[in-house]
Amino acid sequence: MASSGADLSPRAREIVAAAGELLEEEGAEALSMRRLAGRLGIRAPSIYKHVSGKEELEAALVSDGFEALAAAFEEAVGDAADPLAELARAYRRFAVARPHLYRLMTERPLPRDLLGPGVEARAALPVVQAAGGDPDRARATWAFAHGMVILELNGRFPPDADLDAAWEQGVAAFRA
Amino acid sequence: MASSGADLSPRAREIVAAAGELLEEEGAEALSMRRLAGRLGIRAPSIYKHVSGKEELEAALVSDGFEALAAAFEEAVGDAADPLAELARAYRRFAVARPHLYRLMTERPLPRDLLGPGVEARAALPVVQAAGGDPDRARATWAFAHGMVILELNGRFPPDADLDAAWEQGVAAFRA
DNA sequence: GTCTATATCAAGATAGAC
DNA sequence: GTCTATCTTGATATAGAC
Repeated sequence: MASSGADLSPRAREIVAAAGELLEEEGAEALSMRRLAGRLGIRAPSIYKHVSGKEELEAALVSDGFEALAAAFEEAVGDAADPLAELARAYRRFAVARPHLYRLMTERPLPRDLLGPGVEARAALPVVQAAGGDPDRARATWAFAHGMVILELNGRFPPDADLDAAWEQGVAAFRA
Repeated sequence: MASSGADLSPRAREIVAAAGELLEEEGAEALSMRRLAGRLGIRAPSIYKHVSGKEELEAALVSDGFEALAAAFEEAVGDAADPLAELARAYRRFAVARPHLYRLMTERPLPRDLLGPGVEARAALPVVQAAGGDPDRARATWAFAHGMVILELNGRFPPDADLDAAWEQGVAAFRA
């Protein structure tokens, strides 16, 4: 059995928490064992006594990220009149608030065996429901939202682009 | 005036060509001045006599990429009955054929002053036309396509996902 | 047009003492 | 639980000789 985010020692959880702050404040390249140790007031090799390596560290961050996203989705949907629009808003808000965590969650294959059980499915559920239960439609909707978010984070839209308007066009297309 | 891909010396163009092969065969991390020199049978410092640095090198690759994508779009559209579907197919084909170049073209802000004049607009034009001339709708459509492509390249869809079906759902949504 | 030598920096990780 | 010392690897880039 692989460790799954929840079963870390208290000291390891402190380290993961510090890693999350470092990641968001200074970006992914800054998330090195050395820098992380510096933030904790210890030396890099000491980290390995609590966490197996960088992979486990990042998997814990991703797992926590899915839980946060799922919670945001569940709150956004509530009894909304237009669930799809609310989910889109919540998704964009999550990504813009934690851009580096968002990248970590989407830019490589998920280390599914290192995540807390069910976190991926829990985050996906509201989207599938908003897509009328059709998983293909749900994936297309997710792709649109991810594309909008990541192109915005990457600074790839032209400077004069009206992103709110583009979001509306996409949400309208997938709602119809 | 910044150099714009076309105005490189012959030797510099050879270097850019080798960089393109290296990029696609071994990935973005493999595209280092050392590795590139190795492929050319010279030493890394010699490259700097022909190209100002890595930034100019990558900008030349991106500029060439836009020209190739624009050409693929123009051929795909032709007199197609369903231009949007054909553009989507061409886009995915381009990205899957040259995944590392595609990443280079989308994962950071465009170095617009280092690109050949008009290459970005030329590639965008067929998409805007297929979106009925609405730039917001065109951006939403692009975001969907980019999301599909990059999530596929990143290995982020679940193993059992039917990507062809998801593409169809998205194209249908934006065609309506 | 290419070379050697070098500067500078940073990464992940391990061994073994305390 | 943390330390020092170290290994191994790699990056971009410059100076100056040939």
